[in-house]
Amino acid sequence: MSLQLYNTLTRKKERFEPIDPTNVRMYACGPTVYSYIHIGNGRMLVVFDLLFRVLRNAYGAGHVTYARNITDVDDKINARAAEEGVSIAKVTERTTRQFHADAADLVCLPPTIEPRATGHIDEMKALCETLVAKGHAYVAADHVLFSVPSMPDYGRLSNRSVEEMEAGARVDVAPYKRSPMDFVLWKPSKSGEPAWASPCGIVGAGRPGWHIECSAMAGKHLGNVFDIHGGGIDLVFPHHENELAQSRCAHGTHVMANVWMHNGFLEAEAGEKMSKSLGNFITVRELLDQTPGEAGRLALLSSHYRQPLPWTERLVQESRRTLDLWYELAADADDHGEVAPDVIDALEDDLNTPRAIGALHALRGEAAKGNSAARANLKASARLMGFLQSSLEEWKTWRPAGVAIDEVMVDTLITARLDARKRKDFKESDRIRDELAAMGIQLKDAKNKETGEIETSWEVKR
RNA sequence: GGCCACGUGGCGGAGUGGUUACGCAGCGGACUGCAAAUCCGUGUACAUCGGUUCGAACCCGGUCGUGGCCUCCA
Repeated sequence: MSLQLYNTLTRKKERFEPIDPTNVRMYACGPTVYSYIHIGNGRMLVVFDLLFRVLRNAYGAGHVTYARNITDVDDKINARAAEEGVSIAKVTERTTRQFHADAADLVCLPPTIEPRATGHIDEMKALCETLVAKGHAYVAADHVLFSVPSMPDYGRLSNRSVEEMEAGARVDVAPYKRSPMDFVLWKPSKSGEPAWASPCGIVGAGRPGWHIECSAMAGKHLGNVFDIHGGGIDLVFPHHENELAQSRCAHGTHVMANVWMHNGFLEAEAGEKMSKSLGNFITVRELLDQTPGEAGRLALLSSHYRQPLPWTERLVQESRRTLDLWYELAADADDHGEVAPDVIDALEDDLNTPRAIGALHALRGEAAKGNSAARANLKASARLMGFLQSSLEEWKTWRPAGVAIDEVMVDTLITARLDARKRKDFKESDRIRDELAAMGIQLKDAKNKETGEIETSWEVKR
C-alpha cells in the first residue's frame, strides 16, 4: 500500500505524491514560546513526528525535510516578560529550552530545521513589500494589511465564504481596514515592545502580525510550494487560511502546500476542548513528572489523529502497562527484526495508529508464545513508532519526579522475606511484604524456569 | 445565527455494504503457601426513526444528543 493522507484542502483521503521524492518537505507550526506547552501541543508534536518517521521510512531518512518553527515574537511573550519583570529574550530562551526537553521526552526526533521568527524579519518585510506591490496588501495607519477581497478563493481551506465569515463576525472591525476580513501583516510597536524598522515606507518602527512569520519561514526553507503543512485543527482558521493567502498571493502559486493536515483536540475530563484559554489543561511537564515519556506518547497516539482524544488518568496508566508488556518481551530482543507489514500498512493509511498499535498487540501475542522472530519484529515495529527506545532496565527503573527510594533497604527487606519464605515462615514474609507495600513498593514473585528458585522484583506502586 | 465534525460493548478505540478488530476492566482456569505479576480461555456493540438493498453498524434522509470553528489557542 502506498501512503494515503487526509487533505483538509480537499476534504478527502488522497494518495501522497511528493513533489520531489528525493526531498519531501513538510512544515508544522510549532509553539509560541511563552510558557510550558500543554499536552494538546504534545499531541501535535507526536503526530507530526510520527509522520516524519513514516516519510523517512518510505523515502529514506536523508530525503525528508521537516521544518518546525518557533514563534518567538508575540504579544503573549511580551506580556509574560512584563509580568515577570524579565527581558523578552529571557522568556523565549527559557521556554524554548523547556520545549526542547518536552519534545525529546515525548520521543520526538529533532526537526531538520527549526527556524525562529526573529531570525526572519527581513523575509517578512520582503513579503509585505511584494504583497503591496502586487496589490494584495495596503498601508493604513502605519499598518500593512492584507486585502482579502484581492484573493478570489480566500476561504478554501476552512471551507467558508467571506460573506459567511462577515455575517458571523464577533469582533469589532478596526476603522482603517478597507474590508472587515482584512488582516494585519505588520503593525506599529508601542514603546517597550519589540520593534524593527518598518517596510513599505512606514516611518515608525513596527513588528510582524501573527501569520506572516510562517509564510516567511516556510518559503525560505521549503520553497514557494511544498508537500505537507500541518498543525492543530484550531489553526485552520484564521492562521493557516491567512498564511496560505499571503504566500500564494506573494508567490503567485495555486497552492502553498499540496497537503494540509490537522490533528484533533484533546478533551478534558468534562468532554470539552482542552485549551490554555479555558485553563483546563495539564502541561507536558506535569505529565512527564508522573509517567514515562513513551507512555505519554502511546496515550497521545491511542486514537486516530483527526479524532478528538479524551484525556484521562486511566488512559495514561493503561498506556504505561501496555509498554510494560512490550518492554518485558521485546526490549532485549535482537536488533535484526523487520517492521511488520501490518504496522506499515496501518501507518500509511493516514496514520492509523490504533490499527498499528493493534498490530503491535498481535506481535506481542506471538512473541509471548516464544516466537523469537515476532519478538524482534515487535521491537523493530515499536521502534519505528518511537517506542522501546531504552533498555528494559532503564524502563523499569523510571521513577516519578520527587520520589526517592532507599534501594539498598528495599533489597535487604526482599532478601529477608525470601529467607522467611524458605523457612515457611509466611507470617513474617507477609509482614515484610506489607511493610514494603506501606512504603509504596509493589513486589512481584516469579519462578526462575531454569533453577526453580523464586525471584522477587519490585516497582514503585502506581 | 452561519459552517463543520462526531454518536460502536462497563471504559477506550479501529472498521465501513455480507466474515473475531484490538486493548483495558469483568468472569473462568493455570501458576502461587496466600497475594501481586504472568499465561490460557471467555460474554457483551454499533444513538434513534425511516428509506435503498438479497443483505446496513457501514449508503441516503429525518430526529435526538455531544463537541468544534466563526476571537488568542495544537
